[in-house]
Amino acid sequence: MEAATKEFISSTGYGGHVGHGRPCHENYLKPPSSPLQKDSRSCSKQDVQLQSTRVEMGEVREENQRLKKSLDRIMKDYQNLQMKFFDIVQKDRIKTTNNTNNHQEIEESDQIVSLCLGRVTHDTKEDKKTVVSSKLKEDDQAKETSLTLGLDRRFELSDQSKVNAKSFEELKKEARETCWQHSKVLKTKRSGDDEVQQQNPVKKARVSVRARCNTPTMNDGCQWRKYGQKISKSHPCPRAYYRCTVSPSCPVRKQVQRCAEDISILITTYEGTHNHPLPMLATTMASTTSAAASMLLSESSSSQLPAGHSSSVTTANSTATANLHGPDFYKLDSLKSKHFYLSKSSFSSSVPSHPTITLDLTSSPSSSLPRFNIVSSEYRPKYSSATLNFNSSDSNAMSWVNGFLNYGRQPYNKNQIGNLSMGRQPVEDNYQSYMHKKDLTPQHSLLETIDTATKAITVDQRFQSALAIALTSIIDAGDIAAGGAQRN
DNA sequence: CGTGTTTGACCTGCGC
DNA sequence: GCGCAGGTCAAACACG
Repeated sequence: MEAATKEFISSTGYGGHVGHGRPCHENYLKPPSSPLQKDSRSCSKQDVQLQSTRVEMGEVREENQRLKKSLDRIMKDYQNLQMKFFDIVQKDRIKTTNNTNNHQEIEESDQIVSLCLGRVTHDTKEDKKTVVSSKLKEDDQAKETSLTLGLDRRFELSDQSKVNAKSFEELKKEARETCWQHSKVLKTKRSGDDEVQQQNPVKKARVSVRARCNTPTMNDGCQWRKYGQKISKSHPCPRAYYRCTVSPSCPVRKQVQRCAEDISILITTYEGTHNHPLPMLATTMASTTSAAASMLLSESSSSQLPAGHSSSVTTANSTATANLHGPDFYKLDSLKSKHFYLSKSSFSSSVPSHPTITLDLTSSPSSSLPRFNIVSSEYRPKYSSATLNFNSSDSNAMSWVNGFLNYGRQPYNKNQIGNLSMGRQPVEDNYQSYMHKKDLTPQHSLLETIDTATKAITVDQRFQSALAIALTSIIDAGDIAAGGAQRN
């Protein structure tokens, strides 16, 4: 059957590129011309039906292949992002400890927010004390583990921290003190799940997503159950609390609240790590938020700003000329009418108990330029508060969008920064450049390193791939799934 | 009847 | 110690 279908597809010129090329239906619809075919005219109707069915099967098969390729790309994106994150963290730690004798900074360099980029191993015993090199090995092992969404904050014992055992002990003490409310949750009726407790021994980092959404919640691919709602005096809009219902023991929660300044902006904050496989939509979302968090938190772990202060860095044109290739960008047509602008995170300040990364996908009423913004907002002095502004500006703005939208339709433009191929070297060069620039003094390095980090991210097609998929998911699905998401 | 939402009560942490 | 705010629980309710 399959061979027959292949033969038919080949004979009709219908092989490959289903959905891209124009199928040659005319061929098999033509009346038979040979004498033998005339003899079998009585069966022509059945033949046509059979052939039509075979064509449909071929289409389905092609579609399946495309989906498989798309999935492979996403998984490669995830793995590359995770590899880069660990590379950056490792190098950053070394340089930080080399550049400073400050005890606190050494402590901070050891405190790493470990990002579960859509996957996590279930070997929770190794979570707390692992070195980066061993984590790289775990990456390979993680290929056979389940998908998760969220951030894990893990404390790792580096060589430097081994030397400075005192700081590490203080670190662990702080970890116990900042143990987030899972411990409280675990005291309740969900507390029977020891596995959850072991998996989440410390306070979770949060990833907050700001997006314009006219629906009560964004459809992020997960199933959520609302378990509470609060109205605070300082905020006119109520805050809704959701927990993941995909798995009964899943500790992941999210908070949904409208922005005080603009109620059309929906702020969704995720915390925790899924302990179950995720739908593709949620996986891409996890990749995006985690990638953003990884860059920013690796920055904040080595740089400091006073609490409550934030800085904004704009990298003009860095995105405009970046190569923005990634899978499924054809879906981003909806972005043509969307813009992205920088806005101050308001929700993060209302939930100040956790280090929070804000992915700002909102659009500025005062600017028509598309921007990607990632806002890191943390409350503690040891976490810097900074803004990464993925800003395309000036005349390059629309070319930036076009570069986004035309992925898969246009050949690689060599004039663009970055690379289309999956070869590592150009991207590695960007990161090497980024790491070079990170070799700065702590006093002035924050803005500049964030700037360079922004550039590093913006030229990294894998990060953009994940970002684009998540954006598409949010924008497309959010409008559709108002009732469904609310019912979740 | 099962599932999800609503909403007041309750718990906990933190600042004064 | 007290008050406030964030977060959660759980009974009542709504809906398909």
